[in-house]
Amino acid sequence: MSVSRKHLPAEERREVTVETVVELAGEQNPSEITTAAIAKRMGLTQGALFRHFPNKDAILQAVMEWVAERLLSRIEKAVQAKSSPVAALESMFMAHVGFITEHPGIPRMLFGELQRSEETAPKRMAQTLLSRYRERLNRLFEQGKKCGELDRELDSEAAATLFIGTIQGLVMQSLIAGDVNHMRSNAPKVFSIYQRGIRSAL
Amino acid sequence: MSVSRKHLPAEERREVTVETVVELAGEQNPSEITTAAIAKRMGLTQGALFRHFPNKDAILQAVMEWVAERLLSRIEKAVQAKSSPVAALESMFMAHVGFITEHPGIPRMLFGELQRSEETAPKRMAQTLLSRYRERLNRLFEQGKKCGELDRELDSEAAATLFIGTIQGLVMQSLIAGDVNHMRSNAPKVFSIYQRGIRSAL
DNA sequence: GATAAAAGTGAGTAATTAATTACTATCTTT
DNA sequence: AAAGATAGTAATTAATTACTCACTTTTATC
Repeated sequence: MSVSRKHLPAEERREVTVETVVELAGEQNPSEITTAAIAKRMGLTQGALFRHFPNKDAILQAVMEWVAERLLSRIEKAVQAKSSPVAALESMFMAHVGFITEHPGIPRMLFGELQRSEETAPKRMAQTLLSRYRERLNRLFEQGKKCGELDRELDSEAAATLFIGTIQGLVMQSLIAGDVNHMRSNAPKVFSIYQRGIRSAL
Repeated sequence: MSVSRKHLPAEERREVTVETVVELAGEQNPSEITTAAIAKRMGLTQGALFRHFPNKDAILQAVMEWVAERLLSRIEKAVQAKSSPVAALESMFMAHVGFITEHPGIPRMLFGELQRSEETAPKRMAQTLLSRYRERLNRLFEQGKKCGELDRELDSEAAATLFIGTIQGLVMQSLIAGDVNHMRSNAPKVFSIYQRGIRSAL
């Protein structure tokens, strides 16, 4: 068990830190995650964290980078090998939902960062992630319109907002139910309504 | 100017406090609103707040009650006098968006409260609000199905989740843009996609 | 196996926070 | 105008927070 060793090389320690924060965010209000709580979960003293990160925001930024990398590569994989744009959208949707089910703290952290009034590094990272996400969606919408699968009159921006909101709605619902798995079973039903809204009328 | 008087009767002072918190939540991260900041904005000392509220959570609870009352009565008014269920849904949607545009801090506070791990009074209040909101939606969905305006196969729960998520998506978008008015102009476009998703195929 | 670099410890610090309290100012009622 | 009630002040408190640093332990290199 290399993870529970006391002394870890800096790179590994940073990796473990990020994973710990993601884990904690799934259990409690992200804005209440203290450096002490992170250290405790890692079996480390609080001061040790600051050997590897200059400050707390740097930790959060690393988390957002971790999220961006993983989420984007995951949806990219989901989209590939799907010939039809609508099938790709559905696959992307389910991949996103799957990702969130595994890491329920992530949408909370993202939303929390976006809310901050100061222009922090993690906030910018969150904005970038969402902008790249929307870009990917837009590509699929345009493809779908071209091949006639999607309504030609569809407003891509609105469709992207709705796509993301759909997931956000599921998150909110699971937050109320206090049950993450609730999301998995409801996702297909919600997506089917969404898909009906953007498809071309045949 | 009765509001800026120094001494206010308790009831009025509580009212002003709630409005001040709603105002502040529109300008900064709700979780960073301190009792000192509230008092300062009111032209009051921090300690004075605790003459009218036993603790900070009581303030937040009062805010959530204020929100529940206003929002629910507003959507009720919007729904009434609309004969068609779909027209009522649209009116409800726009009323909600209008409410949020006037008080952009509210969806942030709501989401923030829902995230808290402890079962606090304001959190319960937020849950109740959402549950009543969904109930109202469900009534409209059932009406719509009966009169044939909505798809008979429509999953009401999923449709409610999507309705709320649609608004949440708009909020998120306006959070990124840093511009609340952006929401008003995009709302109809987003709703039109939603509506297409739930309508019966004619 | 000595040694230097890296990683972790533990006891601090200063700043911020919600809440308390002894006192004062202002209203209301008679 | 006196007196009781209500509302606000200003200073203080205990707890919590991110962050620092002198020192110790572990790991890697020769």
